[in-house]
Amino acid sequence: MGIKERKAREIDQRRELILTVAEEIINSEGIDKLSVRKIASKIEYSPSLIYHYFKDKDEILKHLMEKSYKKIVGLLKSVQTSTEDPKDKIRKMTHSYILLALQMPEQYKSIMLNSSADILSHTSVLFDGASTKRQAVAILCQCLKQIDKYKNTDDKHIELTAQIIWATTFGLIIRMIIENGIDDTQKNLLIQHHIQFIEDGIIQKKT
Amino acid sequence: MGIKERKAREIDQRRELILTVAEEIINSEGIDKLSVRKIASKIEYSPSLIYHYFKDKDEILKHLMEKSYKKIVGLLKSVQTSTEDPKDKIRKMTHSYILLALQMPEQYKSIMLNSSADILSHTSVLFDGASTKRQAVAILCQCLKQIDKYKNTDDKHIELTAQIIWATTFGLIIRMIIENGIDDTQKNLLIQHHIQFIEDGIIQKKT
Amino acid sequence: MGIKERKAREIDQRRELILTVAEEIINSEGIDKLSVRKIASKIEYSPSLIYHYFKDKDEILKHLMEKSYKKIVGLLKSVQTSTEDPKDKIRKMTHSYILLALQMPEQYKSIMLNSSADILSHTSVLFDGASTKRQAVAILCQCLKQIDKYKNTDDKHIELTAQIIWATTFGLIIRMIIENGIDDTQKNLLIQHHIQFIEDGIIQKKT
Amino acid sequence: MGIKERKAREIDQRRELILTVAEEIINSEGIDKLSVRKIASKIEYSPSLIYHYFKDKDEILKHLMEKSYKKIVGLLKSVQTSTEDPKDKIRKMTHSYILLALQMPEQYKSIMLNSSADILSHTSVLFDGASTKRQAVAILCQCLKQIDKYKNTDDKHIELTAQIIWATTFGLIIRMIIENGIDDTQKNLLIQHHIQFIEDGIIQKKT
DNA sequence: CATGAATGAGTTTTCATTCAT
DNA sequence: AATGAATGAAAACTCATTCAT
Repeated sequence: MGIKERKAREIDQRRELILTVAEEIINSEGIDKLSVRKIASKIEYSPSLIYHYFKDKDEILKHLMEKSYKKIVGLLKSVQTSTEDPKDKIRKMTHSYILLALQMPEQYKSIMLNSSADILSHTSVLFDGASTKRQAVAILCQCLKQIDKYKNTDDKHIELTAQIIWATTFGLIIRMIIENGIDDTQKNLLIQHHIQFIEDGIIQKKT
Repeated sequence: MGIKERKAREIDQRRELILTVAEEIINSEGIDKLSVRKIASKIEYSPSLIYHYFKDKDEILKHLMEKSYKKIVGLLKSVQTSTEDPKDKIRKMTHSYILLALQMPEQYKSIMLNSSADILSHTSVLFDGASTKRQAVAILCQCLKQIDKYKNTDDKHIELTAQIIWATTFGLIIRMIIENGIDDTQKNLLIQHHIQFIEDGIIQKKT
Repeated sequence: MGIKERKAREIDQRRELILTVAEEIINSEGIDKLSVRKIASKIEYSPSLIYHYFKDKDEILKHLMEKSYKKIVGLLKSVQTSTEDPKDKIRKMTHSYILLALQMPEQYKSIMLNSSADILSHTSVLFDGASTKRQAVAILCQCLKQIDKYKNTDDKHIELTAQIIWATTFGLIIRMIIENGIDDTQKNLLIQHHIQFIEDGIIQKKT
Repeated sequence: MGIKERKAREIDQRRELILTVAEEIINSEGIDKLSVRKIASKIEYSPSLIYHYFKDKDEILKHLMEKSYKKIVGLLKSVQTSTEDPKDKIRKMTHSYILLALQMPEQYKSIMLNSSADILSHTSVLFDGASTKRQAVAILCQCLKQIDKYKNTDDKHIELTAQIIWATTFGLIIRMIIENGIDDTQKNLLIQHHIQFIEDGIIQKKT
């Protein structure tokens, strides 16, 4: 049975290769310049071969998105348990999240700026009720609830706060990606400042 | 010489018409559905005529971006003089800016998410020194400076604050555009909340 | 205005040329071997040019079918008024119809063997009620009704008779086309025989 | 040698399986949707395996046609011996033949409308001399000869009559297949009518 | 025996662009 | 000034076929 396994692995490797190459193209030319031909010519095979491994271009895109999506969602999970103090938690999570996102800029962009219904069903966070349907917002809400000032705040308000934190952090990340070439010290200053801003917003909150 | 002038004016009008139509297409179908043919058919001329007025599609795009950019920057100017209180000014400017941006979603996206050097030379705001080179940041800085708490804050700090305000506002706008279908009340709540957040961040600020 | 007209004529000529070439291909290779590329290469132009004159392949096909259809329907009309005696009329019409059909074999085939709903909506004759909806059947029915033996025959019966005359004549034509290479004397014998057969069938009829 | 024989039988079984599956595809999707891939996926083997059993697609087609041809000719044989009265025989044979043909519409069409020389060498019936070379015509001629009225008719005349019977029956079948959706009562009426027509033609015959 | 890998030719279609008129 | 003709390159995809294993 070793043969079958090896074959299976080889197939997976091929698929992986195709996805990797596709990612590279997206990273260098943008997602709408991705074409089956380009993938093929980059791996130096004929375009038709691609169809051995993927049903069609959409399937490639789907895998690509899934892969990226998992990576991005994974970001949050990887930092969430480090500390107890809720404010600290938000601070640290946000910080880590930004840094990780910046390490996979094109993927972050292609997922988070994607407006296909499919992707949005995972990535949208601004709708009423996101605190129960989106992990990221949920986690933020949990933290906020543990902060004294929010004890008596109603859930909707907390949700909105979480949404704003998320959306604004997203904004900073996207701009840092797009305005590429910002040096690291400036980046760090911006990140520090943004986190400080969030903190101030949170502490201040009364209602 | 009157004839020459008239001709020149007519040419300008044509160019303007082409750009306007292109804008319409972008706003209704997105920038990557823009094609020379579509423009031509919309002005009811042949595609080839377009090439009398623009060297190629890229040139159209370039002009388009410039135009949109001016429009977007114009947004800020159009609201800036309504009030005296600096905090109020920031609040109102931000509010108006968001509303105006939401009225031209595709254009806003195509400019503000564009990463060509050409466009970025107008739209980047996160670099060190943006307060002197970018109107938007400059205006924000001016306002911040007038706020008591910022009297003794150094310029770099103020610039960073302005940059964060800008980038986060940008984030909220982009998400509201991308996650399309958010209803107006939810949009308004988010906007209110965001503005409140900025205010809290500003007031809180102690150096 | 002479220029416009000339241009218009030239366009029509081009369209006509494309259609003619398409017909040739169909005639020599069959309808499902027809491709835009083939048309293009036969007129020695690039495939894209075809799209100047026709929206897509379907439009070409549609024109082709329409053209042939009109020709075929025209066949009947061109013979229908030669004589008064109804039996004679059927005899002569059938004869002429067969001869004319044999002069445009591939077109006859592509229309009469076409099973697209669009075409069938013109060419189907076997349904209940065809005598009011299809000219060919209608004419045959009219003739039959004038024959003494059919005076007291109900309409449905007459319709069926007409349908059989039509369907069997169709069968003979198609086979003569498909079994190509039958010499003219044999063809004539077959046609004579078929017509005789119809006549015998009609005369015999009692019920 | 037992092994060799078994092998040979197995090979034949495979070939048979492939042909059967191909037939199924033709009957459900039409002959020009038949593809090697489809056959392969239906027998759950890889496309390449097909090439162990057949040189290429054309060979499959050739075998297929032959098989179908035999089936169609078989149709006639299967009914020919049921009765003694020649008129009755023609009536019954024609009836059964039509019904059987309608049960394999796509196959019938692909054989009987096929104009490749190869197929035609089996299916053509209109040539002078068909009564000795084509079973179907031969059988019809035999029957006709047994009918009193044809006792003194020369062979050529009888052949022509048989050819017309065959060709017109073919016409009715093809039209019933092509104009699909004709309901069963209408179909039966048409068939009855056609058979009656033949009978009338035959009885009438004097010469 | 059986298969996956690989290809090349073909399919329709869209588009930016050039050029002669 | 304006246009139709014309093209070449690119897009996604399908299919029959070959070959090494």
